[in-house]
Amino acid sequence: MVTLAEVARHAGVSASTVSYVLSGKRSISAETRERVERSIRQLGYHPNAGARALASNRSNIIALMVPLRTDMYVPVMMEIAIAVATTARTHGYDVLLLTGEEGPAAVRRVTGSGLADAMILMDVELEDERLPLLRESDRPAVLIGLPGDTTGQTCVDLDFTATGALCVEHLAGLGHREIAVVGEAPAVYERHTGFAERTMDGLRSRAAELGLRLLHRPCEGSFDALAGTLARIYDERPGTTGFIVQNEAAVEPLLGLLRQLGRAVPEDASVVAICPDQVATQASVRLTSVAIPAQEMGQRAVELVVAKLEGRDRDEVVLLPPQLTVRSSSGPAPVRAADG
Amino acid sequence: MVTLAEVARHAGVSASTVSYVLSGKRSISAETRERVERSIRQLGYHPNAGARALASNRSNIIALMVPLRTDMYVPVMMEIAIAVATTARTHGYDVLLLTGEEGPAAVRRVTGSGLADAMILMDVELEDERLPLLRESDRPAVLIGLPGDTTGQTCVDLDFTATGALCVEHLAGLGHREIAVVGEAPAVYERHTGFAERTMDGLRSRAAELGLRLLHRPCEGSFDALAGTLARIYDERPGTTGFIVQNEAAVEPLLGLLRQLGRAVPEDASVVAICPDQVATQASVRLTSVAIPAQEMGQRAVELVVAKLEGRDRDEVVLLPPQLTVRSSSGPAPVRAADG
DNA sequence: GTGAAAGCGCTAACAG
DNA sequence: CTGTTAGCGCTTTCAC
Repeated sequence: MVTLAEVARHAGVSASTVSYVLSGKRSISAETRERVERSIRQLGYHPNAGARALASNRSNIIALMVPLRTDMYVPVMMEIAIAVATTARTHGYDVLLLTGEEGPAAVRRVTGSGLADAMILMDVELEDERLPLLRESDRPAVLIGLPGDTTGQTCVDLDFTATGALCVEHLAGLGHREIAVVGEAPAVYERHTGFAERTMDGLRSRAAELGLRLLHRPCEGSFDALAGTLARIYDERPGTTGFIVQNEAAVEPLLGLLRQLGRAVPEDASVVAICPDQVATQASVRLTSVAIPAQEMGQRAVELVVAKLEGRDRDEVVLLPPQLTVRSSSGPAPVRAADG
Repeated sequence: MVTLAEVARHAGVSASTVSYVLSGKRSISAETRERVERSIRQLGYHPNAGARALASNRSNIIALMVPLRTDMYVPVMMEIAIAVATTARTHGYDVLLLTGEEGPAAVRRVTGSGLADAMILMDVELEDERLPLLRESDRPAVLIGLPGDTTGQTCVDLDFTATGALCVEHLAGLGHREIAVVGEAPAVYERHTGFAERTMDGLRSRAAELGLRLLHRPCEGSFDALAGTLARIYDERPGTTGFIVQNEAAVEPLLGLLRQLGRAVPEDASVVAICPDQVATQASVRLTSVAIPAQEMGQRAVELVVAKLEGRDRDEVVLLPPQLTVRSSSGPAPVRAADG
């Protein structure tokens, strides 16, 4: 293994000079720098991560804690994770992957050991057990998702309240008066997941403002479950013409069932989805949708955490504004017989 | 920050004793051990990862390199990654998440710096650029997927050849004579992805042995693309009664289209999928399928890599035997008019 | 602009 | 069964 000392000897300089060439923390004459860099290349030197961490008290590692649960849409988690990893690299950090398995204790282990300089937590719950531990550790952290109490916490998330409102506005603008919301699995609401509730808040308050009727039905992602849910929706509210779906797994079953029922999209029924663009564009009908900006969330999380690591203070809640893209699944509400 | 020295002082023992209590590498009297453990707890001591790595020359980190590409089915990648992370923890290792972004250079960086003790590579290609770098690094590695040349390499993968054969056997056993294979996106075959080709090998050779006609059509996962593909299949081979799908995104579109065409599953057409169980059970028809054992692959990869790290030598190719689960999408071939 | 040298916190001989 | 001690390879004062 090549050490810094060997590089120094080879280049005819001192160890500290090599170190400073590497870190750029003090000025080096062009000539010296060049000699050192050549030696580094010739010897194939790689600074030892452990030694560096010990001496500098920084590991250059950011821990990313992903949920163990699997009832959330997995590709989004993955996309965030990948975005975190690649963005972190551009800032000189590597990413340590922690699963929920170990529980809150992982927070203590990782920060206590100095394994990671900072943490990013995904899938934050309203009363997240990890947050108290985070507070007592001195390491910076960023949450993806919003806890109930955000004081002293830095968070990134899509503005789900605005997202809900936006969906309702779009359908209202097209003349729809009765809207059904096909939601996440019941378990998601039962554990009071923040994003789901915030979406409902946005949905409900804008619907109230605009005088629309809104029916919310949580739903498992299976075809059968959705068949039941849809039947009940049409049973309770036969006049339903607009659907808002917040459940990736339910998208295709919903479209298939509407087809089976002879309801043409968007002529008889409009569908607006809250889902990643990929899902919206690959569905059997290209879906009008509000995108889940997974990449941007991962990227912003890293940028916030790096800012904190570099002392640029930042305790803020970043809510990304929703963007609705009109595609082929939404159109004017059908004219009702009773109308006029 | 609490150090080992402070723990030693607090417990009235030497530093090495504390170290050995932690590592268990030499016997300690019950009384001493207890005293030390109490001090550790009282002081809230966590061994410093950097110092440990430096002194022991082992970071207790396994690097996991996931592909950047996104045309593979993401949930499987995620499931493998999670399985790797949780299994690694049970062996005392953490997992560093590397993306393909950085390219093969990441291998050098991570092994060269001693950041990771070993690597696990996902989505290995037939001529993978990372393999030569792996060979010259002294660190153990395990591949998930098979490269063209496996000599001196430890690999884990589903036995896709056997998987292909198994699918054909199942349909043949039900009396199907003309089978269409709905494959991955064309790009997957164009870059000669190992698993896709091995599946085709198994499919073709068993079909030949059993005297079945086999038609292979690569296909993008979109509804429209599949509509075209399916039309062509029925055009070329009107007698097709069996489908084998190896493309998660194509599953639901295929089922929807068959429905639209008035072909009942499994009465008129049988469908066998090669996909994760979750996809098979959540589809609009519960699919007869060969499972992709994502968890087991991740787990086995970790076990192999840990075995190597502990000196238990193991250069082997582990091919997991496929398992076909019969569900509601496959049945006896319809009786043909021309038959008998 | 460069060097010398003191640790960072831990492990693992070596000694008893 | 326990203690002493010499590093591990790097960063960072301090000194020039």
